[in-house]
Amino acid sequence: MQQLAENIDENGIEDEIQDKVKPAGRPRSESSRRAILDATRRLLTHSSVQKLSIEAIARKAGVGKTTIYRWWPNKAAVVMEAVFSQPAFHNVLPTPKSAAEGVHSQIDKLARQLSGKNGRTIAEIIGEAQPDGESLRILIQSFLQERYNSLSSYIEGGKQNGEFDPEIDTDSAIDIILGPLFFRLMSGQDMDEDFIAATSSMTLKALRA
Amino acid sequence: MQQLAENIDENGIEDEIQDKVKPAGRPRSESSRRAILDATRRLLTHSSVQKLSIEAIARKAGVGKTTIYRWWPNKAAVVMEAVFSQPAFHNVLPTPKSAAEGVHSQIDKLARQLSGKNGRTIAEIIGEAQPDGESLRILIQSFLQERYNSLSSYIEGGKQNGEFDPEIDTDSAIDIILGPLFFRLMSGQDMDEDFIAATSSMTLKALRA
Amino acid sequence: MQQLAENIDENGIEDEIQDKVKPAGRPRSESSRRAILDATRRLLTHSSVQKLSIEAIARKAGVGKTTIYRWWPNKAAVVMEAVFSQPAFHNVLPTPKSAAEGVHSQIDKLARQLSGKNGRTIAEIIGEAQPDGESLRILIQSFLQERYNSLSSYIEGGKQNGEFDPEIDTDSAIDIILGPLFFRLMSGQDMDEDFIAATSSMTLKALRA
Amino acid sequence: MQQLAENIDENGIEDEIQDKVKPAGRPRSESSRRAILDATRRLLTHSSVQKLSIEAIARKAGVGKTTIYRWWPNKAAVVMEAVFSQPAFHNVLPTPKSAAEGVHSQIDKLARQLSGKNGRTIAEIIGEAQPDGESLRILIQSFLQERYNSLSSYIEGGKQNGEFDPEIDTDSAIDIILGPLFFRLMSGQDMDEDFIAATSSMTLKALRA
DNA sequence: AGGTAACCGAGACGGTACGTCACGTCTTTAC
DNA sequence: GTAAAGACGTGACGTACCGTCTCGGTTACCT
Repeated sequence: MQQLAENIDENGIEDEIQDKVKPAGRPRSESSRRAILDATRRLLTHSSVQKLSIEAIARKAGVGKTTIYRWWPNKAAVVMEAVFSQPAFHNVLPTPKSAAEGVHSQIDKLARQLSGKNGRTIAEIIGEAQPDGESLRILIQSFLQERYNSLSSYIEGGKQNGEFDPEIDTDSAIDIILGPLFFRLMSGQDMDEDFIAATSSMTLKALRA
Repeated sequence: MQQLAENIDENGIEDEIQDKVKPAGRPRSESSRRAILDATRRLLTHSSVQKLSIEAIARKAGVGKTTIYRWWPNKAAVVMEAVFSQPAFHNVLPTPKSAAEGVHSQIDKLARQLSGKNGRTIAEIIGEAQPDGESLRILIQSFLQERYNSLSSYIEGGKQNGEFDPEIDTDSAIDIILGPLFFRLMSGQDMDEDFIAATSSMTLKALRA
Repeated sequence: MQQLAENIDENGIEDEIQDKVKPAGRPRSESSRRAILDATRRLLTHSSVQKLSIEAIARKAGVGKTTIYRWWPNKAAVVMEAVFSQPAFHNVLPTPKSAAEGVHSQIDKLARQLSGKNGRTIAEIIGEAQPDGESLRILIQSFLQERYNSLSSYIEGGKQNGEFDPEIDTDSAIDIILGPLFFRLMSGQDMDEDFIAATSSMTLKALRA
Repeated sequence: MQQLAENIDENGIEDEIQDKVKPAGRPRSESSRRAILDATRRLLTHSSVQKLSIEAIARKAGVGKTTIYRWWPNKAAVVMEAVFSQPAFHNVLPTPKSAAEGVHSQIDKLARQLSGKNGRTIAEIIGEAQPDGESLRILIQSFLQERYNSLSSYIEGGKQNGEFDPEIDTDSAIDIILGPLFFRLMSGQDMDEDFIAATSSMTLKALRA
């Protein structure tokens, strides 16, 4: 995930802090990096994460296997960067008029990100990460952190301005909000408009004061 | 899953309906079947479903690989039967005094079944099934069918006797009930008492009239 | 080298001693074995032992790499069996009229075996075995044992019947006989008729009484 | 081998003839050169030529791989220079009192050079060169040229002064002399005192008039 | 009682992918 | 221009399992 972060930040703070010493040696090939991620995305449209092999990525990208292993520890890491570095996963939402609207728009946005082929891929990544607690937590956290933060602030706001029941526990509220979406995702059901609407409204009713 | 069904039913209707033509030839070895499931359970305590191999099961069970492939289509099927044929997964609960109590006891029971090593294994099975929509749906349905049915009747009952809001959609209610549990499971977090209590109470508050 | 021995003996003693218990399981595929050795021989005509890869043999033979590794420990063993199981390496010579003729015919036969592509391949095998003392000795011995034995008996005979100097040490005599041939081989020079004649006559002169 | 020659000559004629145009840019680093050869020698004491890798040499010598490739065409060339530039391989011998003594001292010296770890390394170099006729001939010739020359003059002398049979072919005689030594070397047997004595005396007996 | 058909264990088979290693080349910065 | 550093595409390594196959041998039913 550092790659992802690096990528996003690439015109950020670094420009100012110029103490970065460029190391000797041939620099990492940006074109290979892109070729790998592109190939991964391309292959994932016709294949599952499970069947996707590092060898196939290397072959398709015209790249040595070593180059992949040099920069990513395993298949999951490559796939994650390939998927999450897409623009649709930048999680910027307009400032909402109310806490309820904020929560709703988060549910809506997330549901859309989890639908379609991308959603299936994410489900597979989460699935493959199950055996390894450590990487599972990293994956969940890195994918959900932003959502957690903004949901958390909406809920806190709602509790203060009287929209939501001040008694509810924020963390549990988030579980109630996200749970149904992921349950739907991991149980292989479509994430259609009706479902989004129903869940959103039920959940909000549960939070309401 | 047929195997599972067969297993559970094994002293059931078949005794009466004797039109079953017993085929010629050596019958299936019950001892091999048990050895395979035992070996699978044994191996799963020290290994993930992913790393578990048919070869290892065969080796440990002292059985030919062919014997496994003859009776189960793949690793997932063996693991599922090994896990779900355990007594803890028979889902019999006492008749509840109220709808709320019924829902609560279902949440409680399921949460306990999903905790510990068994829970991790189930998470891994669900994880591995992600790429294959068909088997995913079979898995989810066969595991959850009973829960769906009883939850469904409790909710309907609750809506009629005034415990629950008659406006709520039963299916969505079930999503709200099960979602947080599976979310917790698949995100690698502990399914502890506190969590069960918090979720249970929040969910019930959401259903209440 | 057992393979080689087994191969040669295959219509030997076994017919009589029938206590051989056929092991369970699918028997070794004779056709694969042949395909592997054929492919190896075929590839060696266009390539050096060094450049020959197990993968190429497997590919050419239409065989899994595992099948090769199951029966031979390494490339050298495959190549050795491929080369030495050829009819030209069966070392049967007519009974000589004199010790000198016996020695001469051995030199002649060996020189012919070491000439041409086969000779180069043997030189490469010996070359590759240099780092590993153990396998080097096995190789040398298994290739030269027969020559040693017959040369040894010729020399002993010659010493007794007055053809050769009775003072000479048999082992040293063999070194003097074989040394020049292998020196020529390993130094990359042709093993032509003139060389054979010259060496043969010089060596015999050295042995003569 | 040019490097070897260069090395030996390095305080030779060049000092006087100053028409050499010193090229622009940074001159070749003598310390790198020495570090490479030292590292090679060091590594060879614990490893075979085959297992020795350019990467390992570069690592151990604290040198870029490119620097090695710039000055030597391949591993064999580096190893050869590393081995042959050692003092033990300067082939200066006192003027002998007789042809026989000259031949004997050459056999003795060579046998000593080919014994021990150095001998094994040379055997491995010769072994590795087998597939490539060209480099094989260069190697053999450059290593043996001096021996050839001096042996050749001793034999010619012996033939003239009556020590040796004037009928013998000089080249064949050299094969008879060197063959057994290299045969012993390449067949992995020790080059002990007894062997040297036996071979030397037998060979001389063969040459004697 | 014998025949026969399906089962069983063992284990070899052609494959695919793994993750690693070294190759020889290329592309940087530093001297 | 040479050097150290180190990334690059390539290709082989030896291993692990896959799912299939082919053996000899077993077991229980059906003549």
